[in-house]
Amino acid sequence: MFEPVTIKDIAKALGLSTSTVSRALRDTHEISEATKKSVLEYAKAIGYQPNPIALSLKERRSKSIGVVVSEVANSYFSQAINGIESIAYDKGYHVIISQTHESFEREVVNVQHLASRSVDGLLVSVSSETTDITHLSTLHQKGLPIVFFDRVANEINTHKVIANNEKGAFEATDHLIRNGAKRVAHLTSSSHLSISKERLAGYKEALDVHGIAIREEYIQYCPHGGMLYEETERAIKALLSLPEKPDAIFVAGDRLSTGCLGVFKNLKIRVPEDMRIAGFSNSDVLDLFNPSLTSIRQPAFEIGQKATQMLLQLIEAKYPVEEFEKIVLETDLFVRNH
Amino acid sequence: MFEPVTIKDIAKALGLSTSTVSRALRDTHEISEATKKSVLEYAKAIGYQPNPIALSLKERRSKSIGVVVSEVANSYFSQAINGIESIAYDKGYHVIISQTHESFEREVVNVQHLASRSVDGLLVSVSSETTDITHLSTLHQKGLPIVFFDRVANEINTHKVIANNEKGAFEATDHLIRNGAKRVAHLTSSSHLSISKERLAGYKEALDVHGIAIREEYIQYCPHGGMLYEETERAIKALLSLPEKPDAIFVAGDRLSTGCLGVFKNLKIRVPEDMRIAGFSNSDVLDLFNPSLTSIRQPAFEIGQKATQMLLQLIEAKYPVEEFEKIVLETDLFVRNH
DNA sequence: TAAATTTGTGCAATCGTTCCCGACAACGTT
DNA sequence: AACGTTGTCGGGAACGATTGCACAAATTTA
Repeated sequence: MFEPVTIKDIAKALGLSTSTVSRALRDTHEISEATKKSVLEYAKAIGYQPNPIALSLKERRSKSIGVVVSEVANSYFSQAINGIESIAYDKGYHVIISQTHESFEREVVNVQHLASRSVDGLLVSVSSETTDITHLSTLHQKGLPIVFFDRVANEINTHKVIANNEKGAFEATDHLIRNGAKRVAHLTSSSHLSISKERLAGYKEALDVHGIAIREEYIQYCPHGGMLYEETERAIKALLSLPEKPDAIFVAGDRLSTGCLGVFKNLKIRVPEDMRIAGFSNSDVLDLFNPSLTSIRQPAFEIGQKATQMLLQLIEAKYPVEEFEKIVLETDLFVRNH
Repeated sequence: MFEPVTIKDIAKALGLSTSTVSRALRDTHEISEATKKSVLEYAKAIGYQPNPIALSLKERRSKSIGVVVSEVANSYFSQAINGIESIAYDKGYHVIISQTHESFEREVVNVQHLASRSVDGLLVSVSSETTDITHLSTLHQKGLPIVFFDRVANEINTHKVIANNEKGAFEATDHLIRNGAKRVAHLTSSSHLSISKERLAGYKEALDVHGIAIREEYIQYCPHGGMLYEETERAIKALLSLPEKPDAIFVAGDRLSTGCLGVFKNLKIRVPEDMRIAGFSNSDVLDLFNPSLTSIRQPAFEIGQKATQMLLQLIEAKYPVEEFEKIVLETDLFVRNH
């Protein structure tokens, strides 16, 4: 079943050799118009499609790129994927998506899997559990092009595309303070993620500018980044039980922001009366939320596009690339209900 | 750059033939323990990985399945994808996801692309624009295993996995009526989608049971299924401008449900005072919505799992399968705020 | 007219792997 | 001693496509 037509079938039917057929299809100069025409016509008639697997084996490349994200059920990543696809399809590349579900183990397995399936390059946003990146650096050393986006591994010298997390965090925290918050807490995910560090830096900078001291007890970590309700609830309860209760929270992640709103709802914490809140989120239904969320939105689509452009540039480079860039795109602040 | 080690390298290093090395790695019986051991040891030492592309060419299969959905940025589909992956990875299959963005043209291109990349089978949920399915039926006739889920094409005789849309729609409409609604409207997407038809049938059945006449003007179609705000707004405004304004709406789709809430918010329509609403949705942040939504939730993860199991069964079948099933899984009604 | 060049085509190798077939020992059996 | 078995292994043909090289025929040039 499912017998695809090959170049051999055409050759046999037309009494030619496979090489002649190949040349006719590839449209090289050293072929007569007559045979070329007959081959092309026959190929079209029987619906010939070149076998990309055979080509991959010969050309030693698969015309496909692998994408490693934590979750497609995440507005930021699904928008980034749309950006990735928009560029990749244009250039004739396939996109293979794999999800880590924030697990280091799955990330390693998926990366190996993609590499062994001979993707020509990798677009990676590391999982929140990832601290050891040897699974990526060994591949990178072997010459596999890798571009990081969003959650980058600065230890690996390659292109990186991120949002201006520090500035976004600064603006959100600054906004909360300007609207009357005196004690701004910070809810973030895994401490070793690049985005966590950058957003923490922006948060601290804003406090600094306003002459507010940084309190370590105001910074709460949720390693699962909002995927576990209990973890988020525990973090918020910890903040609420402090002697000097915070009056605002700056939240560092997409799932964490909605998770936080869920906890607020259950604990009957009103926004902005009891607590102000601003957080990173790329959800497209933010306007429907109650409590409402002042959000920092990343240019996810553009980040995906840019990262893909840079990856394809690496893949198609004639000579090994030595100079790498870190591209930083600006975020947008959407104020709601404060 | 990136020179992978092949079976030939091992053969040369150990002074064996490639066939012997292959046998040692494949662990066939006709090989001595000693050579097998030495080959396996050396292979491990230099990190040999079989080339899956070469294998695909030889075995005429790629150990990968293609998934066609409208959008990954859709709770239902991203949950279904998780279900698909959970089964596929377990059985050693790769999952290649492609999005149609509800465009027929893109669906055709993507399906061709996947087929030419030699996926071993296809999991398909057709786009809302799709009426002509020859791009799928020709492949199916050639012997490519296809399983439909969610939005099925009944013209093609193969396995199908769906939610009990009719019953879910019935329960939602019934719920609205039992809670006092006298004039229940129906907002749905493309009229030719299987899910639209099934849900419409359930809606009509509920009206029927309660002895309420069906009014065609109460049924509004949004071909873009909530992706275009203007379209959704126009449909709702049409309902509101009727002489006998509906007092409840049953909404037939995920994006349409949230789209509808967005319009309500902007038009300051209160729920349930001005209008009751119930709709299909698999969003995991429904509890945060205001206006709130009574939702019908599909077992998306299980649908993905089941569809994948059936597809793999078709792919790995020794003999052509002639008997096909349609599996129907039950939905859940979550009542909110009425 | 013969030699030189151009033009069109086929042969065979290649990519990495598997597997059928044949070779050839070292046995055991008559 | 001759033959059949059994266990190991190598040779080589596939899988589908491309491409350098060789070579014949057609064309141009001397």
